[in-house]
Amino acid sequence: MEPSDALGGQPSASHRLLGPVRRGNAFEETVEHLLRGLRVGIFPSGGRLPAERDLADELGVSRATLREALAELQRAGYLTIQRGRYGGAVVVDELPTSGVPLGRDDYQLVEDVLRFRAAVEPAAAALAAQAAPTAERRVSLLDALRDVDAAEPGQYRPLDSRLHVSIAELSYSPRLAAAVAEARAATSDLLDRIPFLASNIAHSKVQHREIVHAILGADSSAARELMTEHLEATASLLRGFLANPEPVGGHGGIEGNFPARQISAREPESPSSLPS
Amino acid sequence: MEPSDALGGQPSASHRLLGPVRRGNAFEETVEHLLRGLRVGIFPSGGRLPAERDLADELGVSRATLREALAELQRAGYLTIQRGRYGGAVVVDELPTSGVPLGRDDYQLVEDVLRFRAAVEPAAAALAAQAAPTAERRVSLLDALRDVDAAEPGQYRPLDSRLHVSIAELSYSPRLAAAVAEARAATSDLLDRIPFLASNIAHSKVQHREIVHAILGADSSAARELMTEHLEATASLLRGFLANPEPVGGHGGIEGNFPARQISAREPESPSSLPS
DNA sequence: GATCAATGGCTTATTTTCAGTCCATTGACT
DNA sequence: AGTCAATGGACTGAAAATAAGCCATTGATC
Repeated sequence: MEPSDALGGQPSASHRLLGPVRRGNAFEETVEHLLRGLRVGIFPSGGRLPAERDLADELGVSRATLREALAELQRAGYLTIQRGRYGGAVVVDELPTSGVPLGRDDYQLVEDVLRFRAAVEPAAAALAAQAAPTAERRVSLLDALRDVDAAEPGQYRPLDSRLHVSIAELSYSPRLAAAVAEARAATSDLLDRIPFLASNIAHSKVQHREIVHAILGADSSAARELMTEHLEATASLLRGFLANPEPVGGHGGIEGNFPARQISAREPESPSSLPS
Repeated sequence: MEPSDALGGQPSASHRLLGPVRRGNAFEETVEHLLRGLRVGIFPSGGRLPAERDLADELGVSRATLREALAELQRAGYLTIQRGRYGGAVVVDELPTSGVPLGRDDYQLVEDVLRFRAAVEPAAAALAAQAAPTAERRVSLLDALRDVDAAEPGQYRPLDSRLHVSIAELSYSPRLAAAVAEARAATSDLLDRIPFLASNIAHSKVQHREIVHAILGADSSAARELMTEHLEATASLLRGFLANPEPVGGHGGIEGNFPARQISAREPESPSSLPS
């Protein structure tokens, strides 16, 4: 074997898929994890997060690490934290948005997310229609539908995500549900980065009702098609934005660009390392 | 389907999706990551892994941690490691299999994997057919097809996975490609855990050719359908196995059950903490 | 045979993460 | 007003993980 380029030829192409084992340190990963939970609506606005000890447990991370992450999110304006019994971390009403505006350079990212989403969400909807949901899940689905239907524009996105994720949970495939959650979080990120929010919410609400109806009616192919159609609005919104003239300017951002953990003595003069 | 308690029903429904931030320590995660690479055929049998310093870099893990993982895999019989220039970690010809036989308890796991796979692979194939592949990727696709076509039965599975992953890479959605890789690895795991390998390899090879043909011919819907059909053989093999009488007995296993890292002084009397 | 560059093997200092413990605060309830 | 249980806040020592360096080995090449 030619030892120069063992492993089949490509210089490094072989490992692209292997990706990194860890995307960062525990602190960074925890922040992103929670941020995703907030964007996907797992923690609804105004709601309280579980107690630190419990949450740390669920996340598989030490309480110290979780606390640093929570502090970061508080500084960034996502949470307010209060002590005492009945205290805890409460999600603010209006989530801050990550400021980095979407640029043409993000073309591949947008395509990636949209394709992934288009693959995963309709499939989940179809499976959801095939499964007979437990009463509990049926309720949670209808709850999510009702909430998103009644949502104020400022809180629409997380509730929308929650509905989609609830649907995915009905697929009885945890992996698929996780994939949908990932897709929703990524989409939400993208939407946060475009300046307008012109998507037709009223139309979306109608589509939501149709989708849920198809699922409860066990009409699998209708569920799939309605979901596909439903996704297209957002897709063309994002694609259209990228095709447009100028996405210049903007201040620092959050996602994927978290400040390296400050070591030992935290700098007191930087009140927030996240953008306001 | 009576989903009385299927795949769900835990109390803390809200956070189920948030899952753990980390599945284990860096050592364990690295081992699983590499193991997945081996099963998916990213590192072909007989091939050499990148140098430790490079691999550690790609995996985003320190060299010390990587070395522990490599040592574990060597002990378990997956790799042989040699020193000196032109040395390195070489993948053994016949990969050991994880011994835990599949039982009825794994019903939900099997369903999860099969559903996830059925969602993700046909979509990737359809996208692959839509994209205009670079010459490089076209070659890599045909390479993978040729290799799996010529494969010995003992090495069929990793090469099969490599083909599927190559197809997914053509989707130009890294997320989707990663999802396919995950699906393949999970499927491979399952197949390793059933006693026979009765799937009709000859038929699979024909299907592979058809799928690749459809992709290169830019016939998106054909690619999707052929892929769906292709997956069904494995699906019914696995489902059929679960429906069968008795999957008792067996020795210790690998996956998800890695030995906790031995602290400081390693016990010298346990030559391998992985099953032979 | 000598050289040498690439590789695995090993050690050390530092940082990060963790588990456990105790303290401080709060507000519902009595 | 006092009690108290649940919660956040803070500290400590141990373990894990990292970064950075140096050593040992090997085989191709000169």
